[in-house]
Amino acid sequence: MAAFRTVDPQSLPRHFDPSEGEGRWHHAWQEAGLYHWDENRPREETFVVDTPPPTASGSLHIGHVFSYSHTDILVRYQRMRGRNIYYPLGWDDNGVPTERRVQNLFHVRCDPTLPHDPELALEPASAKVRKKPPLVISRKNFLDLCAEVTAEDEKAFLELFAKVGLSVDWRTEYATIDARCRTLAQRSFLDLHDKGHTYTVEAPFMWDVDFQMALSQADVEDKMRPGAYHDIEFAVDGSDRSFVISTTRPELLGACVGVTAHPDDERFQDLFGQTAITPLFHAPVPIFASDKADPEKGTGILMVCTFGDQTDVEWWREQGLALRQLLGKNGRLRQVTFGDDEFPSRDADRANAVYAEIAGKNVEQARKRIAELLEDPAHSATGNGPPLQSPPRPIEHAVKFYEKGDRPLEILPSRQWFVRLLDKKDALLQKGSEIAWHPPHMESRFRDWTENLSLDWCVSRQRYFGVPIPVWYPLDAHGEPDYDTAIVATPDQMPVDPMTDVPAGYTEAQRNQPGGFAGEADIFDTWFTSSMTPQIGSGWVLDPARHKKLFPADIRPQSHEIIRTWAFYTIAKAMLHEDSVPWHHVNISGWILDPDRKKMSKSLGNVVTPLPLLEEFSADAVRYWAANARLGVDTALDESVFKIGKKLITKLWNASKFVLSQEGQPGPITNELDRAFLRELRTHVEQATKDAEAFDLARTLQDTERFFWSRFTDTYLELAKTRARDEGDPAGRDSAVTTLRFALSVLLRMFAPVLPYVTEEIWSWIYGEERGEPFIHGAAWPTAAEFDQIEAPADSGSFDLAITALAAINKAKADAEVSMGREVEHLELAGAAETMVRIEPVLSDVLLASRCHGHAVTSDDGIDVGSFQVRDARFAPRPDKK
RNA sequence: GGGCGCGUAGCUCAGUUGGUUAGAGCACCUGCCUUACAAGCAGGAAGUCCCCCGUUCGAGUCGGGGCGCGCCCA
Repeated sequence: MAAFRTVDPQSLPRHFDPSEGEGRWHHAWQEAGLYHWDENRPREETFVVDTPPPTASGSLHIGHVFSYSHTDILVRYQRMRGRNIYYPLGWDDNGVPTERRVQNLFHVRCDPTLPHDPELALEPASAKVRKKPPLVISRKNFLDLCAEVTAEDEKAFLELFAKVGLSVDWRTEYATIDARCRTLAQRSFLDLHDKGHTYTVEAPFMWDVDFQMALSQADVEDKMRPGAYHDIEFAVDGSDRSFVISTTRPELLGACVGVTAHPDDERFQDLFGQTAITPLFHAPVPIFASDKADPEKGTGILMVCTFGDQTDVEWWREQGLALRQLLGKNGRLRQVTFGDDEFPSRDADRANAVYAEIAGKNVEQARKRIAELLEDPAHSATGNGPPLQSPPRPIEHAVKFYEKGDRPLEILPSRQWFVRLLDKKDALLQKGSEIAWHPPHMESRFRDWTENLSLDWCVSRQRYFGVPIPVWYPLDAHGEPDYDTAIVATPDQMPVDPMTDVPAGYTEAQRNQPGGFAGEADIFDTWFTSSMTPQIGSGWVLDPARHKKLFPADIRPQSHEIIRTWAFYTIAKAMLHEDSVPWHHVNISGWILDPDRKKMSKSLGNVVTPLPLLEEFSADAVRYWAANARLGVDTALDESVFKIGKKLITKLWNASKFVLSQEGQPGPITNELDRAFLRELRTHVEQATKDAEAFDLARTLQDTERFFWSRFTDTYLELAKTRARDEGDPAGRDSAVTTLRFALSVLLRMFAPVLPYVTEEIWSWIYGEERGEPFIHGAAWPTAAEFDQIEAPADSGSFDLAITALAAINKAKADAEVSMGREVEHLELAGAAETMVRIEPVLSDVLLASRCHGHAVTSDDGIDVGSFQVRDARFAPRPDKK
């Protein structure tokens, strides 16, 4: 048999050079099409990933690299298991973040009523331009700028992902704003509409006054903000009786449409059914009982406004109260007149005089002024003195904000499109339970969110950059739209923009004309499109054959804070469209916290960007760091882990250099030590594979690393290295070299998903050709079957025993403060009689490894079974330095 | 206020159905240039497993209560 081909260690670089190797291998893998999904292979062999499309605006932070690495490690493992991988990558460029960047970068605002200017060419705004008011441009011009900005960001993101070594099939690249995704989102709407899951209604809804758009429950978060209770006296109509309400929203006094207290509250029994008169505006409003009023809160009796909060909306509906909308969509108080049917008043002149002071003001300004006016006894409804009973009492309370907004949300009536979900909670929960969540407790986040959902999904947004809602409305003879007979675009029209495209049966000339039609100006919520990422990959209605092969996906990787949005909506869509789960598994990555365990955020200024880390420590080392974190566990950023990764890479490099430079021939593995070692390796392969199959790649890595370091380089390799060079024992040498090379090939493959570059580099020296597997990432993950030809050791504990004996001799050397390489002239190895019998088959390797030239063995049953004592060690003199 | 998670060596973290003396790496201390590797090797020191109560022959692990931290939601 031919001798092993070997490497010349002198000709190899001292270390792996990632700055050169990463780019080289990236290109080699691309050229070989290693990441390509093969559409001809059957579904059972396929592993489909539903990759998160990152928001392509701004910059990535280290948390992205962390979670995308987790996915890639899993994917590379599955690829080595022989699966046909579908691993796409897209960009979520819809929505507010992009619009904001464009507005800031070019200092522009969008006005959809303006005509398109094809000549418009803008540069990023200079400081001088920024001092002027923003340039107002058409919708199409605005969208062009959005596309321009996202394209640049996507390029930078893509380069970073390539550097990290993500093994995505780059042919699949998509953007949620591209024509295909727009079509799919609009087809989704059509399907939901046909199935009766959508509706449009004008209703009070959460509204951001800066963005001037409606929001869904998932977009909203509570923030603690200072506020103040204002105690204000109301009169009771036709009575001397009065009462004091407590409110944090005095500026809405003019929008008061009722007063309520708890039905069991003794203090107010006489008031229910009476009419109250508000101060300042002298408006008559009904007093009613409601068990939603909390007797403990404030004074126990409160005013109902249209609309101060969500409970006001409920009272308004249940009691059939009047609608007095004071606040405009821009967040300022509208011009209204008291004394008419909409805003009744017992003293219209005074009311209008007061209102004139606050009309046009924003909420904060109005609140301040109203508080001042309430101190004037002239405005009292009772004649008892100032309506404000005492100076406002400051409190800290939760206020609802749009997650990207700076001012509190208001509740305003507006027309919106909804997807009906509240009637499907049980079915959604059922779907959630059919999915395997990793770690399992993350399912409870989905469950909690779904159970507590209180609003249908508002899918319309008053924005520009996004997928248009594909509907038109017929206009009646007065030019008023009929929302109940919305015209939905047909599939052949999609992607459609109802603001420029025309519905069937109409002409452009009829746009916005009585008897004609009007296009829907709103776009979809970003999640409406990104909740379809599995269908975007599969093609869904656009490619049913492909869809069948790629849907449902196998795995959805994502982080935990968007379980309530991305995971939730994706599950909802798959259920509504096809009564299916969107994927079989969800992998939840934890978060990267800063070293003080604080969440990274721009406002705290503690965001860490990945590029410097990748350059300092290499992609492999960064991936090693990511791979060490278990799923779902938040991890503090600790650079020492990168260093450990770097050490591991160097160790792999050096050990491989040694192993692959040993000369010998493929031979039968005859030696007891070799067999015992390989038996351990086999056990490790089985366990590590079991963990990987359970998505616990972190454990696979940790155990493989431990095995590599403490069972291979520090021990087996040391024990076998002298024999591997022993020309006087060809059989023993071939057994050792064959074992070393086989073991290294197994370990390299087990590290390959985590450390793709250095393992590929090493693989290419010898193994690629020798094994006929040119790339390690196309090679087979090791299995127990590969060990079947290797005979079992006579004693499964003999490897362990050899290590123990070597350690005992090493300790003697350490105690004597001599080097591990010091020759030993003679020593006595003592152990229990049973131990000494068992050590015999591997003793020669132990003595060779410890450079022991003379020895005696002693049975001493006073020593614990399995351990050794080294006695009378005599070391050779230290050789002269050359 | 509710849900979920976390609390183990100075630091970052393992610790599987309860089972000898609780582990790793980093940092620290002592040696050692040894024919793959000083980005290394050998040896060493270091813990009230957050606290209390309980179940058990036995608790880091299970149950109850409390404290602290994080995220999500009211």
